[in-house]
Amino acid sequence: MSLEKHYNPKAVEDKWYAHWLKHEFFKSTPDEREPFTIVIPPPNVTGVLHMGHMLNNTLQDVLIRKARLEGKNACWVPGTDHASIATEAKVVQMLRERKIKKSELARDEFLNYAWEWKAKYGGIILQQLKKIGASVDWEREHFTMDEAYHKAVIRVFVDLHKKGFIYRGLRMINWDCEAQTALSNEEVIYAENGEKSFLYHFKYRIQDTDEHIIIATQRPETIMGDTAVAVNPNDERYKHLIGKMALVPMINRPVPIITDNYVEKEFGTGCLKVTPAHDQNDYDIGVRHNLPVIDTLNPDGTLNELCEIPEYVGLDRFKVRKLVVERLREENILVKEEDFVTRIGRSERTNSVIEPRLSMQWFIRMKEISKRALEAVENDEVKLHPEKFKNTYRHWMENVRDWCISRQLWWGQRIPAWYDEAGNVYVAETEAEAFEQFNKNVHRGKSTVHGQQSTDDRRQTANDSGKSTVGSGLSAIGKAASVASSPLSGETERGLYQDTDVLDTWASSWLWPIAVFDGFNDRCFDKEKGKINKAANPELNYYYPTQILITAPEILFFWVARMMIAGYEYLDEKPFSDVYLHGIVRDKQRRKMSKSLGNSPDPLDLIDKYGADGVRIGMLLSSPAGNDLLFDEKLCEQGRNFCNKIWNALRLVKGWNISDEKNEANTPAILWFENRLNQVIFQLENSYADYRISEALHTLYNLIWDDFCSWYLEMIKPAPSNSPEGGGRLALDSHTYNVTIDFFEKLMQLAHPFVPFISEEIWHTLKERNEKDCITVSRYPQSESPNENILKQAETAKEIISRVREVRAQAGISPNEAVAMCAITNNAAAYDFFKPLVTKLANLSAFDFVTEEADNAKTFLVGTDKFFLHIQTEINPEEERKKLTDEINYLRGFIQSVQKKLGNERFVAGAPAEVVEKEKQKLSDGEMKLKALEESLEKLN
RNA sequence: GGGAGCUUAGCUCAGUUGGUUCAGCGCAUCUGCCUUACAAGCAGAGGGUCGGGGGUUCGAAUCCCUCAGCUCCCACCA
Repeated sequence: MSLEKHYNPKAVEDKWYAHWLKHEFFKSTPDEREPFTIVIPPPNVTGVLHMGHMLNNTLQDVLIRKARLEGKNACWVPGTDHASIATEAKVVQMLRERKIKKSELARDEFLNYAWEWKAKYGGIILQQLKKIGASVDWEREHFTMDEAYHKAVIRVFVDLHKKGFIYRGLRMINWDCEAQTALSNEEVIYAENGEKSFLYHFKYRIQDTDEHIIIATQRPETIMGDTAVAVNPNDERYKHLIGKMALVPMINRPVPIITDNYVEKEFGTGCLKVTPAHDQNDYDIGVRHNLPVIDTLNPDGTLNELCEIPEYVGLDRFKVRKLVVERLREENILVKEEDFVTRIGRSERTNSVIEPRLSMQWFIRMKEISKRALEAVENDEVKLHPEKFKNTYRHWMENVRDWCISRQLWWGQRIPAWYDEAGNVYVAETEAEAFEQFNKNVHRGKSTVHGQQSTDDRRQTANDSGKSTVGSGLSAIGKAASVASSPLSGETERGLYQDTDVLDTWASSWLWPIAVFDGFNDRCFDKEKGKINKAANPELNYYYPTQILITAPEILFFWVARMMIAGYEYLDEKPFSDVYLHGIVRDKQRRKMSKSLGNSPDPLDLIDKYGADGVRIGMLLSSPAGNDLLFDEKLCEQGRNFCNKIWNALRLVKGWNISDEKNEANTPAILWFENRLNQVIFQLENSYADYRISEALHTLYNLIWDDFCSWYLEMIKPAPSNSPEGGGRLALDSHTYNVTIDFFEKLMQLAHPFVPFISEEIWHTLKERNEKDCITVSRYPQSESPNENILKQAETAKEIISRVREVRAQAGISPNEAVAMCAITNNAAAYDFFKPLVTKLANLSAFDFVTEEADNAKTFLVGTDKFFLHIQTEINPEEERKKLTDEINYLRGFIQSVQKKLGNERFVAGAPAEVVEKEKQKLSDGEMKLKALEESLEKLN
């Protein structure tokens, strides 16, 4: 057999992936075996494989392959997320290229284009997963907008509404005036150091007096929406004005001067103009003080008639700002204008300044429903790795806010709520059911808003008050909201109008671990109880709860916490037992990888260059759980080199002739490696148990490179002189050969989770095998407890060899030149076993035990035994003496400190017996060593 | 502003209940080698007193306090 000098990944990777698929090794169906299940964090359907995916999926593949090797029923469920925002943006972009405007399309038409886009470009990422070796069960692919999945999401909305967890309420949202849509917080970007702006100080006259109060604002155009002026209750400067009315400039609206702790005395003038319609904090103050809300802005960012100044109506807010400033300057109302750095938000897409805007949105009330999810992490029912995230998690869950689940988009699950002309709401899974509710309602002659019983209390008060407060302001807001979420724009033939909003993407992906096993189907979902009967669904029953979730900490709250909430709500059971949170992939300068920076390599390019296995190793070499991964292409190179090392070990072993001659010389090597292997298998298990994947890889890396290649193979390598015949190839006895093949197989099995491709290739090269006999479905090696004595002796042998090499290197003696060595020890028998190996690897011409110090030799100590190397170099007595003296001095200090410790009664009394014993041992070893060194020194003198 | 965490060789990081076989791995550096598995390699070496200071303890990188620097999450000043 002739093998290439370098491992060539391209020649094997696609071959084996296809082979694995052909034999359905990744396919899972419930059986009597123990399940090991992972659901993939579904990438956006728009996604293209990036380094974060590479890391995330490699980790999952490692664990799933490990479980498969252990004989568990490994099931890794793939799929994609419909990703409302991202996908809708892609579709809009596609339409733009075709010169079609979204605003000109009907909802259905737009959705047709969206599905067209999805069919054409969606899910590329899943195909890419094959390249990295991901062993997912392709028959289980899911999409969060599949028909069944869609049903599940709607069903959950209706159920939670019924249970009172879902309500409609007002919310300040980020409004993009240019795109005329609401944006999530993630889509709003803030300039790192803020933006330059001005802080204007304006005089507001106090009604019926000559006094005035000065407020500071950076948004003069909102003055017409003012409904109060607020000061801090402890601000002595303004105490006398509290309760009086101030007049809003230009329109002379009287507004109360109120106190609120939110106002900071030190900022600006200490007086705040309150505009509840256009600022979150102002809105909160408005709620606390029952203030009216006057929304003076149109959705496109121009002013409306509520601003009360006709010449401003229809003008852009920034134009109005200028006009207001000019006018108030002329009127001497502007008293100061100072530079100011503001943290203003801009739309990620249009770059237009975001306007806070009130609108009606759907919410999930979180406090109650999230309780068990909090407890689960607290009591380790669900373990987070690394544990530090427990704190973050607790903090978030204890201060959890209600979840706004409506989005002003078209792509996604449309909210199953219908409105009648009177504005009543009917929440139901289908329009027919909603219509039924509507009919009942009409017969009862009720005009209350159906479903409004779950509106939250604060807002309920505002709503019912009927006074000219925030409550009545709602009518104005209502108009605004109808633009933001326009519930009345989708009439149906029955006279009901479905809500036009869709659900937040997370409101579908939080059901992922349940929905991928069809957990909400009619057979197992009990509508009355709002619970899932697991027993009625064999798949769910078998696979749920899953074992581990692997994801990034960024979505701990968005997704992980919510999956737990859903799990407990519907199954009274956690969705997974462990959560492995890996870091973010960054570049060497710790910058996040991003397209715009251009610092993100394409994983497929890397695979092309270094092989999938090489890149997998590169990703995992430096990625302990929870830490960010500072990616460096060199790591992939290291991974590739490792694969090459394995490959060449194969070449070496397969290059030997096999002789039938018996050879006992290799027995010690075999025995040692057997035990070493057992030891490492044990260590690996510990690393896996704690999900220290990176540590496991390092352990394995060292086992293969150092122990197997550098030591074991060198130990058994036939010496050139022993091979007179065989066409130049060296001969190995068949027993050693077979054992070595066996070792190699085991090593490949240990390595398989990390390097699936090369391990499979080698598995089939080591032996002739049936095509179904693949390493992928083989059984992981079992470990027996290692013989510590043998391991210890081997370590001593290795140390001697290293010391000989060191002395050689220092003296400039070639490794090819055999040298003689003798040693003084009181336990020569302990060397019997490994003596031949030392002789071979240290290239000794002789290795004898003596009782007298040798003359003219290089000396070194291993333990308390003394070794003499006879080399043909001048021994410099001066140098030797210095070396010995240094060592002696160090040792004396060491002995002294140990003696001091042992002389300390409190230590002897206080420390555990074994620690004291250890110290005593150290002392006696040290003393013996000292004695040996002193003898050598004496001899030299 | 609230919360969490980090600071160990040039770089990235280990160091699990405090005990000089814990001061380590890998990369990088230096030295010598193209030794018929591998130069994508082999053999060997140097390098830190564990951010600063204080304390607890017989004993601290490991516990406590404090100062300094950095990171992340949440909320955000008109």
